[in-house]
Amino acid sequence: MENRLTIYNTLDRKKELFVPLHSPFVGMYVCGPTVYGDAHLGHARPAITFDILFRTLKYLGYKVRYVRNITDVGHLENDADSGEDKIAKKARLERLEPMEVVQYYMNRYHKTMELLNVLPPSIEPQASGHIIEQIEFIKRILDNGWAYVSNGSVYFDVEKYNEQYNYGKLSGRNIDELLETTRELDGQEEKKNSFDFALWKKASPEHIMRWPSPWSDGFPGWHMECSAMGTKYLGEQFDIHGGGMDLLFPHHECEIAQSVGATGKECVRYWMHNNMITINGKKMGKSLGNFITLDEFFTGSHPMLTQAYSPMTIRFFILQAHYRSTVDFSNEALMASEKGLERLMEGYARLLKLQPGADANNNLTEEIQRLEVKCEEALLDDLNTPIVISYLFEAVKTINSIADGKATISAADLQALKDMFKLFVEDLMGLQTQSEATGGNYEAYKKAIDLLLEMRLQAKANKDWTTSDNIRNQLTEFGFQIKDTKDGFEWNL
RNA sequence: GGUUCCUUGGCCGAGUGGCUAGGCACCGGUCUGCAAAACCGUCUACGGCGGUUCGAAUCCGCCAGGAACCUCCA
Repeated sequence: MENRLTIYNTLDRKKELFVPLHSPFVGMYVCGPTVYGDAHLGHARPAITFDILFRTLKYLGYKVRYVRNITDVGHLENDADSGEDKIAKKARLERLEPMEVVQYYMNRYHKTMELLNVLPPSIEPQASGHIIEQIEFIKRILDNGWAYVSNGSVYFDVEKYNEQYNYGKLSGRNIDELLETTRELDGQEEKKNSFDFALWKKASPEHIMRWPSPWSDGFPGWHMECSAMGTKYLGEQFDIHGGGMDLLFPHHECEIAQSVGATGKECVRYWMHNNMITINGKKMGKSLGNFITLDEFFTGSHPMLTQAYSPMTIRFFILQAHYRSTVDFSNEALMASEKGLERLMEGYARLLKLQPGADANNNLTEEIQRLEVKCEEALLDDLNTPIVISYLFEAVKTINSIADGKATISAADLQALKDMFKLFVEDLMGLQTQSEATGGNYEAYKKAIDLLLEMRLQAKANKDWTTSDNIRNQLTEFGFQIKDTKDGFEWNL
């Protein structure tokens, strides 16, 4: 296996050639959602970013096991180590069983991801289904002396750990700073130091989600699930761990400490972090309450939205920025993406209908090869999807000029161009054509529209403008867009 | 306050020492029964000040503005 992918590793803050631990196998873990509400635009970023990585790794021939967890326990409402479990709170408010809340939002999350054409991960473990593994993991850390029990809870001893290892190596922090800057929180008296984090938390009497353990009836700390489940499914050391930049500290830092504490080894070779989506320059997030859910985007049902945006528009919008840059939401930007995507996909549709012509004396063969190489280079250069897209637009220009009769294309070149679009647009960028997005009954429906437009063409030939405009206006009203071409018509919904 | 990062044309957004990315919008033209699309053309920017260099949007310093993290967050 030839290693050709370069990725930016947060650990040393530079791009590195990706070399798997056990080629051709690649283990990849990404922090998934906490299922206590609908997914918002921010959640689409890591899902799509690491979907591109998943697709790229498979394209390169690796055998990828992609684990993306569902957090359904252990996330606390207010303070790090006290307060009410988010799932339990929601359950109390809606008078539901906690697992009912989890199932409901998990189903909705899956539906949304499917609409965004995000491939399902290989394994999607739930934290609540891995309590035993988490308890065993905590035991190992305790046995190795990196944690202590206090009043039924177990805390990681950061100061002791830091004497031998480096707590803060991922986030670039050091514990002296942390001592000065960590806020005083409730329940801190149980801990030796304010920066110690909970591995296991004793449940207060009103806490519903609880499990027995050697230390107390309680629940695992938030950072525990990823360590335990990552280790279970990918081994003590695996290749890639991804997630949002906001998880860098403390979550991922704690994961490193936990795995070193339990196994003596660092769990992850390459840490990857996607940047945030902002709204009015501020991070879109649950806590700020400034989020717009993906469903709201799809239906346009949010006061800040001037229209609905299709799942593919959202996907394209995200892919038009590099994953390590912030990207600012605005209707203007989204509308520009919508138009751009339309241009790209119409170009693709035209390409599929193109007829080969004389092998003209143009340099199409070299041009197509060049674009293909450039697209691949950009993708393998730390997933530079905006550059991939820019080359695809160059190809669209070529397609349009052929469709316009300004150039001809040989059968071999046409096939090469079709293969290139199939590979980059569909397989790697995961942008769906209309027939895919609309599903099975598309063919019959397509024929019906075609028939109508054939009739309009007849009317036009007879200079019956009333009939032809009538058909066009009616279809437009139903949401279709009709375009006349040199020798016929094009349409889309 | 600490740490890290960012500032590109009307808007979005790549690039990171020399070779006008790309998309959207605008304007002009070709085509067209009309409209749309397509095609051709126009607009050509890198927060400010200094430094390094033959050459800087790209490297260094200072200043200004903004963000993320330091508390749950994708």
